[in-house]
Amino acid sequence: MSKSLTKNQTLVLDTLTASTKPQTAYSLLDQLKDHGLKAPPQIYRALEKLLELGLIHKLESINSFVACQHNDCAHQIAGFAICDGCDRVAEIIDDRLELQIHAVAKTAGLVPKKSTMEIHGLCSSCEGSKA
Amino acid sequence: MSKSLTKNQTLVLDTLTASTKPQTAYSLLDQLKDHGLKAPPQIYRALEKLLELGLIHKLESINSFVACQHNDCAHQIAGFAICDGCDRVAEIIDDRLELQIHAVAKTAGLVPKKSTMEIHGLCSSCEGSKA
DNA sequence: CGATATATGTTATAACATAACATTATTTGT
DNA sequence: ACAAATAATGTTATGTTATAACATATATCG
Repeated sequence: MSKSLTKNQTLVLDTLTASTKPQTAYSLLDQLKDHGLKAPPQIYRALEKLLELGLIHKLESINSFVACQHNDCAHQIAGFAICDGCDRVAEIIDDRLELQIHAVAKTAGLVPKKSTMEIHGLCSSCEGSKA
Repeated sequence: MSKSLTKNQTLVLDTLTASTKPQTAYSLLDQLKDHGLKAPPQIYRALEKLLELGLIHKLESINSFVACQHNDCAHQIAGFAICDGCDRVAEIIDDRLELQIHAVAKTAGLVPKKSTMEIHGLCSSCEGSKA
């Protein structure tokens, strides 16, 4: 049986899952004030655990978090396509991406443990509506 | 003739170039106190310009900056192999990486503008000396 | 030279993240 | 069931990263 989440972890995960956009730790805190959460460590600790479990991802380039769009990403390598117009994020799983990361790591003589790939740009909708 | 750098930009770039490790904005500020730099904006503005010129890169996952290890990376796409043991960073330029990024962006319907790929792990030296 | 754009210096503050410690809840072994 | 160990929580304070806003100075270009 899979480990169940605690109250704070559930609150944070549910908020991220319900959101179409990445959220910062402090925006999560604001949204969860009504549920009794009062201080940053309560959020950061839940985020840390959810990251360990592979249920969410951190987008390093925007200090924000998103729910995993797949089942159990714990050990998969994902790429993120981030629209700077509307803030929507697509999580891309692609075998070749994983191969590419290992190739780059090998070139550098590095044993890879964790990686991030974040692509910023404009989605087709936002690209179309540029002044 | 290429645009020449200002005093603050030169100080920051030279410090980064001389360092074997990534530096944070505040560590740069500490090192440049002796040269008259006193406040964060002076560092951040120089960093911003150097990023525009492709002379340095920001490592988003560790909020740090490194000098570009190639000539004029302004429009190239690089991957970074970061050793969590000794903090050394290798900048990898690889045609396939650029192709991969475009492939991932295309899957998401995104017109890519800027991307980061950062791989954390242990270099062969640090991997060898694990307890 | 005078106008425009760029860079600088400075103060203050915003935004992101963790240290440290006390307490409570859950799990585990016997 | 009980005590010990582990994990989660609540709370206060502080550390770290980054930018806003405004005044001044320097460079660029007609």
